[in-house]
Amino acid sequence: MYSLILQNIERHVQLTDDEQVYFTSLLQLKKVKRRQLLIPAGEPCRFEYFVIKGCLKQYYLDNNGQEHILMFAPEDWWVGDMYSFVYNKPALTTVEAIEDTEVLALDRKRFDDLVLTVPKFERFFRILLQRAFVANQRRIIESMSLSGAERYENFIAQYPSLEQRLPQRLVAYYLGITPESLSRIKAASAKKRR
Amino acid sequence: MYSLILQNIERHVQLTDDEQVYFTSLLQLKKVKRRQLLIPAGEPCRFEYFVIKGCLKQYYLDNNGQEHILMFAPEDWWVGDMYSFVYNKPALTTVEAIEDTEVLALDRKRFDDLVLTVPKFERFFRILLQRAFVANQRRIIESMSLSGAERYENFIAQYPSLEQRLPQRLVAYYLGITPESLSRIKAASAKKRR
DNA sequence: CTTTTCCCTTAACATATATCAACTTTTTTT
DNA sequence: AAAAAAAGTTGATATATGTTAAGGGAAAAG
Repeated sequence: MYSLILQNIERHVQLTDDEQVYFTSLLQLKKVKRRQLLIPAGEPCRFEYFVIKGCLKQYYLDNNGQEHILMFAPEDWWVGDMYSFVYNKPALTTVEAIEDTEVLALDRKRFDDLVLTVPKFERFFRILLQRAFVANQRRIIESMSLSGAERYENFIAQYPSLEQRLPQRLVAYYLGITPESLSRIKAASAKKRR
Repeated sequence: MYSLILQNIERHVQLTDDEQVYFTSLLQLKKVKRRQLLIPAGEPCRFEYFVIKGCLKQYYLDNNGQEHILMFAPEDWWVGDMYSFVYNKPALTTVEAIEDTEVLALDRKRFDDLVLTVPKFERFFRILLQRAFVANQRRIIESMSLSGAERYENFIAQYPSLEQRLPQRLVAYYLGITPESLSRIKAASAKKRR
């Protein structure tokens, strides 16, 4: 049950057995069925989650009721509403299961204790956040400099297995285009390939 | 010379006198004149910078030669090409002075030593990155859910003083629209206000 | 000071993508 | 297996924003 998360962490820092035991003792297992919300927008969220099975989507619902997907979280990903976690405010985004999913939850208070008592974890999360920062910057760059078709190409290159697993509609919401547009993009590129 | 950066850090962690001395001893002052590049895209960048005077822009030049601004860095901001810093690859972005500017530079090697020997700094950068992560997510959300006019409104609400200080063209590049569009947006909202 | 460069505005026109709607196919539920 | 719901496709049309171009004004450079 804890092997995936320990592996995930040990990609960046080495833990002693004691540290492993201490860390895993802080985690709570949580199961969410398809279409259930792990984090509902509008409510404070005191947890960060690590996915061990299934897949989630994190999205923002705008004033017109449109869904904009910030990230997908399959196995081996961390997800949460960082805004709510950091500032203790109601979550801006919703995190919802798109498959039956299991996550390990780390609450804010335990997180704070953990990083203060074991600097290795402070280090781990710093590194994780650096990488997330880079990924987000790339996404901003792409949204400004590439067409929908080009962003789609990059998406399938970057997440080939996700592309299989997700309804196409959700990929469109992630790319910032409508499902209709994505359908036309695929039709056009299939035509070209012939 | 170091008061601004020490204040910046002490917003999140308290330093002892020794730590202050040690930390500031790692920094190098660098001056960049208006239009000079602090970081040229394509070259590895081993530094993160803290601005003590002036203002910089970080941008990505796309294949059509168009400039897309990721961030402005006036006094009291950190800036760098995180991708290059973390992965030791050529920088994707350019950082250029839009006013005569002075920065304090922290190189990768010293940064690594610093965060390993003084966990407080690991902590500080973790917190800084959390906040940057939140800011970037908001920007992604806004780019997907708001019109150019709405993003402009938010920009002037969030950075009223920057708006004064910057050529309008650069604000457009930041918002992901053309200078012509921004000009029309301003004309339309001036008309409405009458 | 004066010249040159850069910046902003406005207009006419072009284009990518959204919207609305009808229909088909696939998936889920009963 | 049938019925219902959800997802995908395609066409006609709308719209926000981009592109190109010209002129005027501000700022920087000599």
